[in-house]
Amino acid sequence: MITQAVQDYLKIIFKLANNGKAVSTNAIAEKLQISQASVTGMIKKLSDLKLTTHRPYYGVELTQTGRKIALEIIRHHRLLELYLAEALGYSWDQVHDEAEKLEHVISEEFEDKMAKILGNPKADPHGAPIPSKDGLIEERTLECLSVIDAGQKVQVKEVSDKDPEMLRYLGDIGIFPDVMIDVMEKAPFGGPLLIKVAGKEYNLGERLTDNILVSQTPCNH
Amino acid sequence: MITQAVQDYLKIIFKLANNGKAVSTNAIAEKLQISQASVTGMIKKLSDLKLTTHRPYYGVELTQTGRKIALEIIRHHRLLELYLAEALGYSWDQVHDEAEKLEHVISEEFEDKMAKILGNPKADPHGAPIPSKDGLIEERTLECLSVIDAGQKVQVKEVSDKDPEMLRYLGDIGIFPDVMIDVMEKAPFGGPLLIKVAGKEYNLGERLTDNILVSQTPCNH
DNA sequence: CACATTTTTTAGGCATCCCTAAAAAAATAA
DNA sequence: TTATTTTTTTAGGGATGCCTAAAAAATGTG
Repeated sequence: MITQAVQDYLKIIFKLANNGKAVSTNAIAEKLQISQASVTGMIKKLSDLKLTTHRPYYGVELTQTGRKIALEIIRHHRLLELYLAEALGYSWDQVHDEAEKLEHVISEEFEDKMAKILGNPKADPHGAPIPSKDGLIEERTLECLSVIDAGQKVQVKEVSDKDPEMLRYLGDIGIFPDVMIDVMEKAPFGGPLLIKVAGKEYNLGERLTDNILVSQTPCNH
Repeated sequence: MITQAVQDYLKIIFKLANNGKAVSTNAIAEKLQISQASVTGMIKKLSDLKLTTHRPYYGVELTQTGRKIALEIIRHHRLLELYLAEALGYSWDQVHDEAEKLEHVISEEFEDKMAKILGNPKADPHGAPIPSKDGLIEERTLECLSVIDAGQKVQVKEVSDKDPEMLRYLGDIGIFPDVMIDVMEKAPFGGPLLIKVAGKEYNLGERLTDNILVSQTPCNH
């Protein structure tokens, strides 16, 4: 049975794997805020279901089937985020929590209707790519704003959807996907970044700049 | 903890109670398609939570709190049904199943946004009244079409949302809330009813006419 | 009234998904 | 190499929400 817990595990594993690397049970426990033992138990179950493969002391990987399910849930989540924002007037800091609950219960029907109404969108309100119906997802190599050097001009591609407070602040200072940022100064030892957005300057700490993904070649989509 | 199961029980009890009558555990088991023993266990829990009162061998009743929660879930359900139909283009036979899942997970926020977009509607697509935000629900005394005598003219007020196939058929022959029906003939012993809708005649069996609620005084809303 | 039937209860069980505690294995450091 | 720390596993447990089987209470019938 593909329970909600199973779906959450698959989603987390997919996200942690990045380019198909093996994921430690520990990292999963950390992300889900549960004990390592619980993860071990669940991974065993997932592997019985042929959704993951597990090499002890090495890590977990998704099978073809597991990956498919993970991508479907992610598609649900990101379509929902965009739908909530566009159709129901949610602000971009509110959509994540609601989508997190809805993603597990909506039907294919619901998914299709949203996709149609939204015109088969490619990205959610935070810039994250929406997997296609048949399980393909755009592969991108983005960098954290925190690693960009002074003097560079970059384009915002994606911001984390997890922290509503952070999103409200980013919204306030005009940081959204596609916006251009000038990195003016970079304090050493992980110090704040002085940036310029739409003519105004701001100092951003590392907790923020770690959650802003940018590309140096502005227009590659 | 108000789990989904708790919500489903409260909803069923509210619906079975009708005007505040006590509900037998058996009736609940029947509706939920689970064993009587399971119901007994759950009712004990609900009563511990002060959501119901239970007099053994007599029945279950909702407390003030229990009733409030039941009505909130019903509000969710009916708003969702209307929203799915209006905003997402669902046909009226598809909305029930989807709403059944979503009703448990949407937030107050979501509820409010739907209500606003829909203009604080009073009834769902099947004619069932939507409880207000503060837990009030329109009380109506409707009759099943199956008990109406030949020669009467009645107005459809509500149809059951449970059976998609039935709804499709009703839609095909033009039976919706507010539509007027002429009862032409009534075969004895629960036989079919010959009715006229929009100029056309149809024979409807008891399984159908039991699920159509009508009023003899057309305009009382 | 006594018997049979129906309804409800109690008792015991199972699967899921989480937990803690302690043992075992691997990685790291001296 | 040996000791220490970290990671993973095994073992055992608890809550939830369902089940079946059988006992007990209420109801219906001649």
